Amino acid sequence: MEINLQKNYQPKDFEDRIYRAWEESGSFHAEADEDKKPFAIVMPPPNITGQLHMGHALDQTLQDALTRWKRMQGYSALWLPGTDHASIATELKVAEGIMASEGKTKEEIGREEFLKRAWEWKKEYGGRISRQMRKLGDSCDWARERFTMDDGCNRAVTEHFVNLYEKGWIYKGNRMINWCPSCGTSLSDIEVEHEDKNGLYWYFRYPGVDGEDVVVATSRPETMFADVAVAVHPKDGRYSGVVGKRVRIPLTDKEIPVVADLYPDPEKGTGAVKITPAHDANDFEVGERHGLEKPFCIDETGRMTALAGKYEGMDRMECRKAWVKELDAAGYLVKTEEKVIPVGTCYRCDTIIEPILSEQWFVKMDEMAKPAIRIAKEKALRHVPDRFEKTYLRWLEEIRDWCVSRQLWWGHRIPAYYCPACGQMTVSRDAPGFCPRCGHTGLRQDEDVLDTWFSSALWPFSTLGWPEKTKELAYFYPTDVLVTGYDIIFFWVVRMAFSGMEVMGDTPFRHVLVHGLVRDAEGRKMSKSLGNGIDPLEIIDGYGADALRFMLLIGASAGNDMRFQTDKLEGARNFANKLWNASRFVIMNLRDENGGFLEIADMGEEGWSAGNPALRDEDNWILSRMEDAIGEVTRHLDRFDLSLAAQRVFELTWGEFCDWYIELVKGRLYGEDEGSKAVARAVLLKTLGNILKLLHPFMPFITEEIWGYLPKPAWARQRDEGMLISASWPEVGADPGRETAAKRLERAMEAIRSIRNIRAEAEAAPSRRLAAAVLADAETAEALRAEEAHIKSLAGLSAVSYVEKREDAPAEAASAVISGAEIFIPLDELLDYKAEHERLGKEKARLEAEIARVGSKLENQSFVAKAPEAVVRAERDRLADYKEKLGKLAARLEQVKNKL
RNA sequence: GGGGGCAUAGCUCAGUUGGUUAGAGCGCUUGCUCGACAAGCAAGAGGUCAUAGGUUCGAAUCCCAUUGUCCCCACCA
Repeated sequence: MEINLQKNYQPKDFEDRIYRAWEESGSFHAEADEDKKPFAIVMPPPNITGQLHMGHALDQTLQDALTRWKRMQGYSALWLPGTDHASIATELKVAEGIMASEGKTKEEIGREEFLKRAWEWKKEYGGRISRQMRKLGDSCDWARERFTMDDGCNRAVTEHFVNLYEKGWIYKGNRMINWCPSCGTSLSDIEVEHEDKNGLYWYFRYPGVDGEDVVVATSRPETMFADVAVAVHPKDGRYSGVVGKRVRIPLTDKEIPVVADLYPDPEKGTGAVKITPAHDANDFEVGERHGLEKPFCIDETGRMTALAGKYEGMDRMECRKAWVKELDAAGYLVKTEEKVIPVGTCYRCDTIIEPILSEQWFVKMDEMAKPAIRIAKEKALRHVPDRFEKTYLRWLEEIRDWCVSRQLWWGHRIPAYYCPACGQMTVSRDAPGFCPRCGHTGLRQDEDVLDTWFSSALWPFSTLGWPEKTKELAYFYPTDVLVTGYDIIFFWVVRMAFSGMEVMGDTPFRHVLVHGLVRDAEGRKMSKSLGNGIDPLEIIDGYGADALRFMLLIGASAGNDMRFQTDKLEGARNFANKLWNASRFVIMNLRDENGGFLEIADMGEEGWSAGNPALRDEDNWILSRMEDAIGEVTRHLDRFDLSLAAQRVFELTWGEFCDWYIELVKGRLYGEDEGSKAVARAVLLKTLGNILKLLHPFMPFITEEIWGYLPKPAWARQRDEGMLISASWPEVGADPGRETAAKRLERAMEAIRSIRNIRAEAEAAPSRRLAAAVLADAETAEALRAEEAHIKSLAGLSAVSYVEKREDAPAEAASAVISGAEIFIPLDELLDYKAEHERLGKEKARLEAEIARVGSKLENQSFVAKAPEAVVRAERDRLADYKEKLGKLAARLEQVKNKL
């Protein structure tokens, strides 16, 4: 193999190539394999009209990391991708496109033609987002890619709809719904966003017909034409005289009754409320109670109806202005008041929603919500973090019937058919050829389509084959984890939960991993209107997919928002570069000049145990760090703490492997002892191999690329001989036998750090080799002697000597105290006793403070009695260590003082 | 009107079931062309963990209150 590793991490050199290799190898594909345990994630399907944004990047990176990890653990790991038809969003986009190119409205084009265009649109753009996912490195099973309007999903939707209808849980009814005049469709309650706007209250006098005038307040004067009553509270004394009398709608000849109802709050406004049943949910109920008419004055396009007389056809907001002006001129406007008014707006187009009375399809929710509540309470469905369970439950507990019909064309058409002759409605899986009641043919299908979320609610099982009884469904359902943002819990998670329970009788997923939003550097939400969005593809282009992924993973703690900052990204990129170069170092040291492999010790099964005498202290140390990291990373992943897992590998890679092990092992690699070199190579390879494995779920490209350059050692398991994506997840536990060796090395590290510190403080010329004298107890002396070569090379010493007594140590020297030893460095003319005195004094003060703290703790009898033994012992050891250090420090300080 | 999050180093944030000398990255200071890496190496400065109580042998961590801040839900004219 040609080895020509670039000096720097250059992701463009390999990302596309690696992805192709994965895809061609079939590694992404998961079967219902009875020899393996199943693991499944269904991907929240992005909109076909959409583009990959940072939210997707985070969402998908989390899913991909989990999938890759489980795949390596030997599960049949399925990550099922797909896209959503996004009824409203797509319809708006397609209509916009047609208008832009042909200047026609969708009505002018007609339903058939419009749908043809929409499918063309889907064909053109539907693939875009999946191409973008490949750039991110998503290891999803493309062979199982689905679309919410493909044949299988269509069948699932129809089947489910008909089942619910037959059960009586879907009904058609004339009720108050949210209407978006701009989109021209009804919306469900959660598709309405609530915001407070500064607005006006107008107080109007309704002249009495057979009694007194009544003043009412309203924020929507244009609805006045559809008033059918004025309501007052029965106990409101101010109005006791007018109840039962009539008033007239100003400037009209319409007379309406004053009714007594519990709805009006005497504290608010004037205590009298105008009642407009067709345009307000509360008023609707008042109207029902009093058997009132429900006339409309605003139509579905937001214009005034004939009821508004000369304002007919005028936009509702225009009418409001003109009507108020007219009323004012006529003396009916009593006063106006500035007030904050809560208004509902459309989540897609931001238009103010009109509550109107309309005949729509509804799903009855009370019974269906119950099992969904139960699974959360019984923990068959767990939220991570668990606080989101509250959000989930509260919504289900307050759930109201779900308006599922939309006056749109792009979507699943409601399977209800009407007889043109007798009007009979038939709900059926297939279009009936004739009316079951009168036998007439030519039945017309309902014009409306279903809410997008009706089909996505079925996603966890429709994608696995339902309503067919497929082996995939039996094997992968319930899925393991659903990954999504907290903003989607109401829209989607809840609906999948109750639908899953209704259809499958089991939770659709055992865990919901909830993440937050990716915000911009200032903490603002990324949005089109602010123009502060960051395109993941540009970032991948500039920094690499792995850098982006790692940055997202390490920066996102579960459920919390994160900020997207360039310096974080650079940090992740730098980490990739660090890994790249450490790997380059390893590879360079594994190969000879001809590109062949040098001898790597065959450690076999037993060779890795601490008992193998061929292993040096630094080998045991890095192996123990590696074993610790394997345990911790796995534990964090088990708990869905991806961020902590990533941090631990980061530390292993950079802080332990690069900063220490590579430096410690260089002496051996450049030395003459071939046997020792072969062992060093083995440890390098073993450790790097495991680092790549631990890192692969987070940074799949670079780890796979490096993996390809590594020789497959004799100890490799069969699975590890192919690509990293399907290699085995490391499982080694800690080897307690390494402790002694690791302790010796750590003692040496402490010495190295102290000496480096002295050097830096004294500004000793770095190139200058220094001699050190050590005054140590027997055990420490042994440890330091064993590690002397490392201490010399890493701390830049020419010689280390050992002395028995303080008096034998060089007098003219800087010194440092470590556990069990004192180190003296003669610095000649560079020695500054004043600085030395200050440095040691500071250290002494710190130790004294610690001794006081630990001492008082140990003097506390209840601490000693009640705290766990291990904690007490640790404190005692610490105290002894501090006291020993303090003793030396005090003695040394005395010496230094005399030099001043 | 309900519900929830957050408050830890100059900045952005970790801190897993209460026991560390409270951490990281960036920034800052100082010194480094030592045969993987200046996208780097080494040394260092920097925090009374928002405030006030409580529980406990022991609190950044658990409880209560307060302040600030952000978000979600809600049919109030």
